[in-house]
Amino acid sequence: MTDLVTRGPPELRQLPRRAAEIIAAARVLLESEGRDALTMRRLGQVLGIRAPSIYKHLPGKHAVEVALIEAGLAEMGEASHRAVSGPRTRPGAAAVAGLLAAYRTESLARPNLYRLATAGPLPRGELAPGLEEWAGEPWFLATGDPFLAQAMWSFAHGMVILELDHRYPDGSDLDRTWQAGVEAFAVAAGPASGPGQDHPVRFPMEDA
Amino acid sequence: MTDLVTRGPPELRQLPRRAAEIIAAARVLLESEGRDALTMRRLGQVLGIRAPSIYKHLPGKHAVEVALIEAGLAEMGEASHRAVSGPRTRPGAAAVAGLLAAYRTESLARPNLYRLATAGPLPRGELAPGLEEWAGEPWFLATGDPFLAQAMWSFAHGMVILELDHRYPDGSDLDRTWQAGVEAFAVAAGPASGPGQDHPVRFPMEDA
DNA sequence: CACGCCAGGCTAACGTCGTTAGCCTTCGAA
DNA sequence: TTCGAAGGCTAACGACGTTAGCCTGGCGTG
Repeated sequence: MTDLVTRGPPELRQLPRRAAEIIAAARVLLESEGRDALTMRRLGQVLGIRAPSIYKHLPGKHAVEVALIEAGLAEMGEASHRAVSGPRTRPGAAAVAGLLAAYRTESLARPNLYRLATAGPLPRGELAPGLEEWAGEPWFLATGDPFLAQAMWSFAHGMVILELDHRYPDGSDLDRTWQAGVEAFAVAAGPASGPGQDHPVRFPMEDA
Repeated sequence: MTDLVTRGPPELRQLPRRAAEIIAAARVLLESEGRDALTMRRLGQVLGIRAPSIYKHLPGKHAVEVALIEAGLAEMGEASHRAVSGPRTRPGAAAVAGLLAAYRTESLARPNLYRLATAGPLPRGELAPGLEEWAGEPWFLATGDPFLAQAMWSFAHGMVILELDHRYPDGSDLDRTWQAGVEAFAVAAGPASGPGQDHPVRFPMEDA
């Protein structure tokens, strides 16, 4: 299990120079103006070319989205791995709290990319092999149980996506809602066994 | 609190006959062929008329979607209320388990309507007043705590939407994943029948 | 009965989208 | 010097939501 932690992320196939530039522009466009702004014509405009010219470098809009989804998964995976890769992190309440805090912070830092990467159908066959599994590993590392891991990830994704879509009533104290979820899953993941302590765990959401 | 249970759903404004027929056709189309099939031309075709004729009855596609979202929220709300409206249901593990089971069943029974109603931005101002809050009440009734209620709803929505989008690895045993979540929240909501304790009673989704 | 109104259909068309076909220019290698 | 490929371009297609404007049938009123 520990070897999972040290295994790096699967390498994303790298694109030709111009294609990579297009993806980079697409990301800026997506994050700054939202999903609806990500059109081929608008993307071309940002790059100083016309929409059909993009097809000289990429097979279509779908390919742009796949590349962005890969970037999103990779970055969320990196942050999650970082959160559970302390020197001797073990499954338990502390790991759960740390992972959930990191997941929330990272996803809210790139809301449109997160939504693109995690909402709607996943083009599994077109993703870098192993990427999806790698991005999911930290949840198992934090809980030590595959079902609790999936349940906790579902909670985290639900919280993030509902927040991004402004689904909570105005004025909701989402810090406290996260806290409630953290406590529920921390208890389920067993008592504190974070680095160096085996004592009542406080659940600090806001230190990440 | 009990009066909340017995209070019925807010009445949905009812549409003129032909408009209601259009919405009904839209629902069938959405559920049977998916979201992408819900176009004005396709909808007209199902009804035996041309797309522009729909505008004689409804102001646009947005209005169709709003009506469908209302229907989805109302049905999910009804099922959720039913799940927590036992003769003397009280917050606690049993209520939590029952509500989560009902939520899963009902949402998976109308996957496309559920997705339309709960993913993406909510046209709050255009919904029947009180509908959203009413649909959220059961979560508070099951937990007795507004934050735990929101957290648990987030978990349930995350599970459903990830399942609908085929986001779990093939072969995942989602029954067991649900079970893991149910246990975590059941514990958090207190033992099998959380007694009528001294909670400050606040509403679930609408607190300030 | 004759008239006019209007509900509820229709076609044509606009501007958007992703995408394809085909042309032209530039530039490096043979 | 020539040639081919890389990488731009315009024109255009079919789908989308939507608008403008026309037409027809039935009903209420004079």
